[in-house]
Amino acid sequence: MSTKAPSIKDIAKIANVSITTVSFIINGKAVEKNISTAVIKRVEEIIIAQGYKPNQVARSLRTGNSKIIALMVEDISNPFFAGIARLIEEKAYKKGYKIIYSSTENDAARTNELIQLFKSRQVDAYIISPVQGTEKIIQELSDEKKPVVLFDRYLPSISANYVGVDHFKASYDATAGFANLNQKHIALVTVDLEVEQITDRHAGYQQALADHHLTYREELVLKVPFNQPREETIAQLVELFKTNVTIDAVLFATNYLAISGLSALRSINKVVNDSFRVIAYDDGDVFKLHSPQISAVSQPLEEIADQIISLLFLQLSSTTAVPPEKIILPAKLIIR
Amino acid sequence: MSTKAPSIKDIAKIANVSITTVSFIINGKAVEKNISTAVIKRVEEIIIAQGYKPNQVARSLRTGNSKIIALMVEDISNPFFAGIARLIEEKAYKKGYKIIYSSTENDAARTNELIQLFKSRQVDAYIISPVQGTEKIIQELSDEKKPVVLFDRYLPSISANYVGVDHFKASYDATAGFANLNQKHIALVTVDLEVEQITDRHAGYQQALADHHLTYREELVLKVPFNQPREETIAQLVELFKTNVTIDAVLFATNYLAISGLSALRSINKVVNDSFRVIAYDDGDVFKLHSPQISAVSQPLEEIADQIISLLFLQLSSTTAVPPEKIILPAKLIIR
DNA sequence: CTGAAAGCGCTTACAG
DNA sequence: CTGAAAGCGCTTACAG
Repeated sequence: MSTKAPSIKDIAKIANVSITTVSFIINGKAVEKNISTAVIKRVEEIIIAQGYKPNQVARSLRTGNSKIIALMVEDISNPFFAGIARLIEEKAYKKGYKIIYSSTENDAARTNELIQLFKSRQVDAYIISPVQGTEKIIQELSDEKKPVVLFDRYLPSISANYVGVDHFKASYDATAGFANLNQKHIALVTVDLEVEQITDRHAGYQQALADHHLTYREELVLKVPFNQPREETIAQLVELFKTNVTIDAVLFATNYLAISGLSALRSINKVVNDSFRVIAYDDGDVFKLHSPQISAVSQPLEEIADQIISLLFLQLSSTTAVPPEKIILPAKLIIR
Repeated sequence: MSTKAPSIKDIAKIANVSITTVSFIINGKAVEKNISTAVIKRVEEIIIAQGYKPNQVARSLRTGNSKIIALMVEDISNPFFAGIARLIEEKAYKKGYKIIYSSTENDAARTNELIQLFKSRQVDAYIISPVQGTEKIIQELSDEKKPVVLFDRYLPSISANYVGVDHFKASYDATAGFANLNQKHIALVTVDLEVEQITDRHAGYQQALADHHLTYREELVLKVPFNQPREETIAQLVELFKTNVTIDAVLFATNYLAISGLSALRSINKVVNDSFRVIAYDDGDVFKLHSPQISAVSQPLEEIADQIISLLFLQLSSTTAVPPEKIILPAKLIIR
């Protein structure tokens, strides 16, 4: 069938012009280069007739850029990240950029490898929810003047753009909400990662307790190991609720912990109601459709995506270095 | 900081050998080409010391391949696709391939554009959940001997590999299950797409009704427009349940329709129980945690991903044309 | 055992 | 107004 795609050389030969001329026309520099309208028209017709598409690989090799943006997140199948990815793809697409997604799986070695790979493919810019242990390579990107926007996770040692959510406040507000409803024994279920994004949620909880004259009790804070199988997490949660029967409210610091939590509660026939309240982090259908509906801390996906894209294009379009910004957006507490 | 990445030329110069020699060493052809161990060792050390990484763009331009596989799905934030994507990425990665994901948004023009773009970037292979109206370009890929595996959606006019699920049987079994439990007025909520994957679900429902001596009634089948805002879908569903109070079972033909359905039922205080049963397509946390738990048709993600990858690498590794296969996997009916 | 050279398909500074 | 030529960083057939 179709033997081989036509190259710029083929087009030039058919049109009886040089490849320079064809190149100028392809790149919209025809007018600027004073190419006659007749030639432009003829070449354009031939391009269409031959179905010529410039080889982007050759173009990348020559120009050093690729019109590709890498998006690296912990797990693309997490609804929070999938939602962000979708929004970013749409916005980038409109500006002529494509997105390559990747899951880091919270693994620094893997992330390093992936970034190496992207560099070797001339990726133009990076959007990263970073893992600890990747500070060095990310700093390198930044030093090489590659536009980088970090989001979700903050790495204090890196000077790069960051877009995130005020987790301290979100967690504070959720906990304070419990306290104002007169809950006395508020538990926190979180993950055992020492990253600001998570430790802030812990700090917010702790501060809200203090401000409402409730004592912070170690036994009411469960730190679940990251990447632990769900069954084990559920078992730990059952244990938590069984040994601390006074608990009358729980803040789950992540989406999947809340889901495990609801499973655990169901398995011990514990009902969510006025004397046992629950707030989940990151809203979703599962919380809206639960009986009763579960309150949630909702991160503003659209705003996060908007900020990321505008910071990225600010860098991409500017010739001089742009000082990095740290943008913190408020989460929304949805009480149901 | 780091000024410029070293090229093969730099390595050759430092090592005092030709770039040919360096290239052979990089590509593991050193032994085959009888390069002395001393030279190999020296060059390898220099490569590490300089942090040399071959430029993949140059390599692609020269070799015509890219070690990249495109994965095109309707919407990457749909848990079914996100799950498949995650599994495929993992498997491909182990074989040295990277995945580029894209959401087609069920838009043929967009899909065409994306495929053009991937072609111009020398993408090696394609995994596509295809949209109607893309038959021509997909057939072209296939004709150009690019490995292609279609999944989820079947396009009868294309001769390409396909991996899917037996939706007729899944839908038949679900409906028959209702009938065996003595439900008499079984509704079907589906989407108005005329694609085999969806029409099969309708046909399975219809056949099961016939086999159980239940009359097929138009008014119990709701075909929701694709891409309709969720609120409207919910309104339509409320209407369906209100005007047909005899309905005692509903099969939802997609994940998101089931979620809208549960919202609708909640809004009219209709409870799921023995006299109003529900089965959802594609399982998820939302169904497991619903009260009561919702039964579901579960597509075998892992098997689907496995089959896709093995069909793809079969083509990628074979020099001769491989006749296309159509693999149909059984879904699992999870009764709760 | 190793190297010089062509060429993949582009872009662009330079020349006329 | 248009073209010849260099060069981006590789791989590989060919030569010795």
